[in-house]
Amino acid sequence: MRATLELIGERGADAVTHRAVAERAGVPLSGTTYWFESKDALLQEAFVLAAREEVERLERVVLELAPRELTVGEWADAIAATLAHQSETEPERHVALFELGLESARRPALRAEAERLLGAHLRLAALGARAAGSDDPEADAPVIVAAISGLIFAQLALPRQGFERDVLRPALERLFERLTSGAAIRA
Amino acid sequence: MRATLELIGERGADAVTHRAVAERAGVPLSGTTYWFESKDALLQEAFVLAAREEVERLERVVLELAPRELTVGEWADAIAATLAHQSETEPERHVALFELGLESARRPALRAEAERLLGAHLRLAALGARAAGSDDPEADAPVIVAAISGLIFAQLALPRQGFERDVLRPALERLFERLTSGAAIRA
DNA sequence: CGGTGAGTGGGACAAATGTACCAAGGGGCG
DNA sequence: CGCCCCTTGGTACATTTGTCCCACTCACCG
Repeated sequence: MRATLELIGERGADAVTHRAVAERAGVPLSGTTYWFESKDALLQEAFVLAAREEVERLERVVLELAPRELTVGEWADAIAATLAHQSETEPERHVALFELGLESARRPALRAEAERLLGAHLRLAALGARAAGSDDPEADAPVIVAAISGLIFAQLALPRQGFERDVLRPALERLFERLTSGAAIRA
Repeated sequence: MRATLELIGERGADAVTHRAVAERAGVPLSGTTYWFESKDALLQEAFVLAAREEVERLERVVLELAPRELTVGEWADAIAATLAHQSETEPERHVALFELGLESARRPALRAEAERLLGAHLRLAALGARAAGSDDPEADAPVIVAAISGLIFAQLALPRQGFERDVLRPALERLFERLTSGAAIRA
């Protein structure tokens, strides 16, 4: 399954063949057909794995940051650093997650997983928004989730030097600053 | 090329075969190999077509809305309605554009087109932000673009009834309201 | 210790697929 | 009109790919 995810990231979803996966995983061809009923099942389980791991990882990060009473700038720093680190160490992960999203529109079996992933994103974003001083975390969460995934997508599509410093961090800080400034207005 | 885009949207990028495209387009098999040097070339040109049409369409919408001095709520309405309309009438278009983004990381030939698309998005978002009263349109544009593409992605992955009313519009209004409220603070 | 069953390794095969080839059409230009 | 070339329609073929099958290993359990 991990070999499958790597292939999706490096060469696209249609580079995922039994043979390519088996070779990368270092198992004979029949290994992939023995463990997975079909190629579709393999793809599906790989997506599910990626989604679950992502949820776990996010929970670790947010649950560690939330109690710390960070400023919005520190939140932006921390999230930008985490995302940038992920993009460098395993760029295929986010590619696979986006492909998961696109596939879930076509495969009912993946919808549940995509739903779980989006739900976790929203929950964690609301938690972070509350910790950062938002006056309406439930309203901010969808905006934050959308913006972050949009930023990740932009970096995947057009990888560039200095993305974290020049784009990711300023955008996140601007967003967080503005979302949390509502309290000041209404006060 | 249009048949190719439809196939990408409906059955995924690896459903794009010469035969499937030819059948859908109503031409013989050799029609696809005659006009396109290879399957990759066909995919590439289809992506380019989708991107160019999207830029044109966006320019029409934004250039029509910008001079009207809309409130942020009206901006949110207009954009939400446009996006919802697109999702309904040709859902495969956005799927194809996301696939274009993911592919552009792998195909240098697509990078230029992805760049053009992102550039147009940023330019138009900055224009809209300025028209809506942002005090720093250049800083807001990346946030707006990321948030909108993230929202589109969420709807593609998990199509749901009432998305426009329940998610898209509230999220856009919240975002716009907060981004443009900065002027009030600093004033 | 013998058997048994999960897992491995290698190969086979039919279907799908990319691509090349060729014969025929048909409209525009001399 | 007659020629030519762009285009069409159909077919052929080598390769790739999904899937299946079977002989074999070997750790575990009675």
